[in-house]
Amino acid sequence: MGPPPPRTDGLPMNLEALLAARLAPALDGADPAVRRSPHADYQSGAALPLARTLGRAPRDIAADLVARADLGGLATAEVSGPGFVNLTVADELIAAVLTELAGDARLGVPRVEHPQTVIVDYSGPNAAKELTVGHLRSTVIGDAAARILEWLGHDVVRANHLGDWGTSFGMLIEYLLEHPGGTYLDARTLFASSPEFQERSRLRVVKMQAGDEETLDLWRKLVAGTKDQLLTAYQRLGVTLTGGDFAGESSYHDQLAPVVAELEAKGLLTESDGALCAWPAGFVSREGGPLPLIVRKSDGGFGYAATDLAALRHRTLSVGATRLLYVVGSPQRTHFEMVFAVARAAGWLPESVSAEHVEFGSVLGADGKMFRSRSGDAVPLAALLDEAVTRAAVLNPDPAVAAAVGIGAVKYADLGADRRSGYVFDWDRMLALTGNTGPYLQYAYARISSILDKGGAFTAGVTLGEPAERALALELLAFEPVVTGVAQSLEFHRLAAYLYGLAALFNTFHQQCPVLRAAPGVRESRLTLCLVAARTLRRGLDLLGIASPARL
RNA sequence: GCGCCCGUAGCUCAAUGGAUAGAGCAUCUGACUACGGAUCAGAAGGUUAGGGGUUCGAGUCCCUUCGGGCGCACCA
Repeated sequence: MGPPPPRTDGLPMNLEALLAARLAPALDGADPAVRRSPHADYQSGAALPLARTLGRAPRDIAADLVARADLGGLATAEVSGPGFVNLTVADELIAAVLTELAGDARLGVPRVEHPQTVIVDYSGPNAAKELTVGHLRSTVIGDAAARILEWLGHDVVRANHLGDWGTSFGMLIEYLLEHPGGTYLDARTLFASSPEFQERSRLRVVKMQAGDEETLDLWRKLVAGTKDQLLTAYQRLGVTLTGGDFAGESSYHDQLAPVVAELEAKGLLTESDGALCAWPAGFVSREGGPLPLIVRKSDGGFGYAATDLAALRHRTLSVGATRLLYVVGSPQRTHFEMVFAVARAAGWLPESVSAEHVEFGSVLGADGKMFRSRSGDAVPLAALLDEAVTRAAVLNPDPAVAAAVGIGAVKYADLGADRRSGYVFDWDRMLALTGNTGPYLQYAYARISSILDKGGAFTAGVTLGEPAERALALELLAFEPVVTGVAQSLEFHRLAAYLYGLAALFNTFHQQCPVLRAAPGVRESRLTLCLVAARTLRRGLDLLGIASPARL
């Protein structure tokens, strides 16, 4: 037995917060700026920004900080470089916190004290069309957002803003009435070539929205069928959207007129070319004049701006949401900026509520352009997943494993890079067994699982000897700030990068430190490291919506 | 035309205004017949598109040139 473990005083089980708390009293309120560092375990960059305000040399300030801070034996500190304070954490502290972590089902990540009601608007396919690769990103990113916020204890409302009320739907219904058994693609082809059909489709939308029974009958059947198909696809994708999460455009239909009336009463609307428009400041049209947000079209119909405003108003005023997330592609940036601006002006979006456009770039083909099939059409998501599973089956023919690996690879590729940039869809890279990929992480998890199975029961407890043990332990303690940060920024690639780094450190540890055949004591300690590593990988992948099979 | 985003190693990508710009792939060297080798260790690879500026400090902020993507009134 080593010395008694240092007290962590009930502080969060992450060293960043612990060290910051210890440095803070010596900083008179300045940010301790504790970060991981390539030059030490952690660093404090507090002295550098203080140099100007205090008019002293940064290294002097840093030296002062080292002298004044009471680190209580938790870490040693020394001035380094231009004025950083390098912090080296005591092995006993790392061991103690990790042991504590092994007994904590939440891996040191507490539930938030003040849960928010967060609405995550994602997936939002058009009910008249098939789910395609174009919906992949919104669905996968939005689901990750819902998962991580929910796990942190927020009240998450998933909103699947189904396109079930617009032009394309009128087009499909009209076509089916004229050509029973026809397809959406046929309808679109005719729509593109026939002005007469376009007009009939437009009238069909009017009939539908006016409550025509024949039209609504068909509409209900179509939407019900589509919902079934979507739920099947979501289930296969491992997406948590359920039937209760559908909040299609049609559900806001009766709110559109009141929304427009309210905007008008507030003096926010002006008629222009027959359309009712809001004119939020700062938006410029092609001609250089102000750019309108059209809430009612010149033909009296409502566009998607009206629907978005109605949904937003409902979400803040009726549901009481305090954070609104719209997981929609980057091209709609201006649209959401305008909608948010108008909603603020209308009083539907108070300062206490945040509205965020969680934007993302496109999935690209090898040619760098929008990912499409050889024939130039959008790739159906089902076909994409089929291919993913088929390719993964080469690695392991077990259907459940192939599904987990193939679909996991697709999702990880989507979440592993900064969502704002597009990425090139590349089977070989996403299914690669090495590098920052889903299969690499799943393999690491399966290896650990195997060791834990063979290890049998043991009493958790950690003592650190080898550098690889220490490096792994230190990384395991950094889970909490990563999760907390990602819940705010929704930059899932940071969680992915953390998990990849963790898996790599585990593999190094695994290579250098025998577990099962280690001496008694050391064996239990290493099994504890394996246990926490396995749970962290599994939880992290789960937050991304990726399965972690125990065997591959 | 106006606006937004982007340009980092051969390729794909990282880097809250902070130290010597980091990974993976590919290339080259190695690893006790391996608790799962789908692994690990190491080498090599850079004028961060070009040019100015702000700052103690710039891949990051500002200006500008070039190159690419997207958006800009009744589709959603």
